[in-house]
Amino acid sequence: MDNIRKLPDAEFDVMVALWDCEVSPVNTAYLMENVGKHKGWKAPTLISFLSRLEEKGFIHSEKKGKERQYYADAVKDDYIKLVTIDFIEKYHCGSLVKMVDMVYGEGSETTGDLDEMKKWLQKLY
Amino acid sequence: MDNIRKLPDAEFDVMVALWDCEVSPVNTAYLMENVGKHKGWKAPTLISFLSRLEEKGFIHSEKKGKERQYYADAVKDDYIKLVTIDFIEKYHCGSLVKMVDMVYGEGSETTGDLDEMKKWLQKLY
DNA sequence: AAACATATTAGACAAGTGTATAATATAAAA
DNA sequence: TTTTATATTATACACTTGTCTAATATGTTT
Repeated sequence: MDNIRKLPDAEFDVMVALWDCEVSPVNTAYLMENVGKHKGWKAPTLISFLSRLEEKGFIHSEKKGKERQYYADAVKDDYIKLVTIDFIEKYHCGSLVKMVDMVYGEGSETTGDLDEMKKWLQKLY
Repeated sequence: MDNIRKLPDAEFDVMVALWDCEVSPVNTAYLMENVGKHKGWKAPTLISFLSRLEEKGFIHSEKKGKERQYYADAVKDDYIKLVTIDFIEKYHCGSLVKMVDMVYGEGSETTGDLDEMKKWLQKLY
């Protein structure tokens, strides 16, 4: 459980659905409504991802009647933070500034976010 | 060439080696020195990645004698920028601020980078 | 209890990724 | 021109990921 693997896209999508619902546990029907349908998955496809997530230790489940209930174990922010730090390391030599500079520096149209960023920094100091 | 796929790790590592060397073209021997050896690859492994990169349109090559010379076609900054924007979209709702906040906000030890960030912002405005 | 509806499981399969062995070219040496 | 080195090619194979069909289990209606 120490080595938090990076999840493949589909499994991540399922996690997000699990993380973002207020209730817990949830059943397959709920998850079908919230991701499966959206993605065009058949039920077994969803369940397949859920099984893999369970094997990887991201969730656990309990059988209740003929249904199964799922509980998220991994913590969203922890996961995202990890993935983000890895990303910055891999693509921007671990430097946040390098990254921001590349995406929002000079000839970028997307300057809107920078005002917010400034505010954010000022609040912090 | 319109749909710039995200490269798998190993292929990305090869691209980095190609991008970061001043010379062009380079041969397999050079790349073995600079990534292959480091990663513990056998030559055919490296060449395999190179072939796949060529198929994907990231590089091209020419046979010269019994060797092959490789040229990077994709542009590093373009690629990284794309990947980065995708990343922020996927993990931080497209918001740079959200991302920075998650990684460097509040209870984070890693505040060093933020001074730099501030400087960077001031230079920009 | 039989029949029905439906959720889950088991298993399968193609494509992508990491990696290598054996076979084949081809330049250089003898 | 044979032999020798060595780079490249052709394959191959195991694992992961996305996805599903067919089989099975279980609750609900008759």
